[in-house]
Amino acid sequence: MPHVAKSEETRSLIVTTAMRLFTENGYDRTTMRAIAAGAGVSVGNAYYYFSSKEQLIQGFYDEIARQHLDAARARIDGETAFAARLQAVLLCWLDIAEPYQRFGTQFFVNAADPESPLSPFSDDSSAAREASIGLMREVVDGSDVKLDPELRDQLPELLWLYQMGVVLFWVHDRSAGQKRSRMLVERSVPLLARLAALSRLRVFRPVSREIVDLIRDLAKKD
Amino acid sequence: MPHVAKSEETRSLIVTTAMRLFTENGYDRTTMRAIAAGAGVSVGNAYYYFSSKEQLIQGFYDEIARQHLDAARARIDGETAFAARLQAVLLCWLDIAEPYQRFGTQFFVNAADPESPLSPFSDDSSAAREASIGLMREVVDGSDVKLDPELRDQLPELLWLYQMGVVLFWVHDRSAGQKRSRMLVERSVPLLARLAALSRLRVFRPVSREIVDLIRDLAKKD
DNA sequence: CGTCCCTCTTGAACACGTTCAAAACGAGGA
DNA sequence: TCCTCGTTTTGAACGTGTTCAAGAGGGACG
Repeated sequence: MPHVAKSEETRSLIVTTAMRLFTENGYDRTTMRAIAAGAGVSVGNAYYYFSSKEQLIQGFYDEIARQHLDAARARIDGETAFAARLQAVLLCWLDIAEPYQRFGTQFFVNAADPESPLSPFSDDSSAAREASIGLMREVVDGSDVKLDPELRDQLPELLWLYQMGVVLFWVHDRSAGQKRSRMLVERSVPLLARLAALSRLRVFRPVSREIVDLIRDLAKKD
Repeated sequence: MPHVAKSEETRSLIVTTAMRLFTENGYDRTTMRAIAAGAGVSVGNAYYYFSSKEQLIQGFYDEIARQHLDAARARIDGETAFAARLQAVLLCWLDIAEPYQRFGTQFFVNAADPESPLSPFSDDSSAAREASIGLMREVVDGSDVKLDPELRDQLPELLWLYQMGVVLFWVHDRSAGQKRSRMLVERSVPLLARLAALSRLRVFRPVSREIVDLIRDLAKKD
């Protein structure tokens, strides 16, 4: 098993250089030639490790997700209120992602392509997606919220979708410090929590049931 | 005022050729050189009329929107049930957009870029956006639905956002004839209608109010 | 040492979107 | 007819992401 260490070193040197240049100059203005030159390798070598420029940010995406998972777990530890837990998780994401919004935008645009392996719905992203949904499950299960059991099963996936919506808003958010995204979270989370509570009311039951069924059917063969 | 007719002719020849090639081979696999050759002009000439390849689809986008407006108005004429009107408008969009889903995907990916003039939130798209929101206003006003007056004001904009969500789903929908998108519409529209009806209940009032306020605040300076 | 083989590396070459200086065109006047 | 000037058209050239045939490096085995 030769050169494994060396190989890993080259790979990480390339991705590190790429991330530095992306944050410095933006995604579009950073060329593959500049990345290769900065890392002291040839263009072809970069392509030996990463199948495309887009692919270079996959590792970065994973890094953000990993950081978020850790930080979010620490933040919700001990907290039992559902709304507080959910809000902490989302604000935590905004904190961590803030430095990268400039080129993150370009990244998330690429991710919007259904054919791209970077799409949050793609097979290649399933590991990261499962981890995020798992975090939402922790948010629900670690809280004292009372829910229709059917809804409880689907809720983590729904919350993940909600998070994707927040990210979509964030991508378009040009306010200082992403104030608007924070406002969206701070005010929509309590709303969601109240809706979840209301869902246990008699009048609301059939609607709640249908939502759960619809989501389940849409998720089939996906 | 010389050559105006000739100029317009060249312009439309280019866009027509582009649309034909896009639908035949997809957006990515259609080169600017092929478009120019197909239209019998030089590459530079295409760029004289359209500032970029992306820009070529703006006209196409407008065309779909115009078709949808006309067809949707015809379909909701005489119908007074809110859910039926809304559903008709959305299914109508799916019908009209169906032939273009293959390259439409690429288009909507470009549109997801907040910097792009093709973004549905951009200034360049404001005319089309206003028209779409106006259609949703017709959906509401022409129906016999009873609503909190505050909600009634915001509802068209909310419904437009909902439509954008449906489009986002449609872009990722790989089922035959976009069956899944149709299912989403057919089952989520009645849900929305029931929620709107429920919103008049006492318990629901404060939640409904807060949603309206949140949307209004988020829309500020946008 | 020589030979094979697999991993890693190279950089020229390709295809594409885009730009631009120059040319062609055509109407209106001298 | 010839000149002028704005509009339209050209195609070579540039910078980009990506590919690929060729080579370098180094361990395993005879």
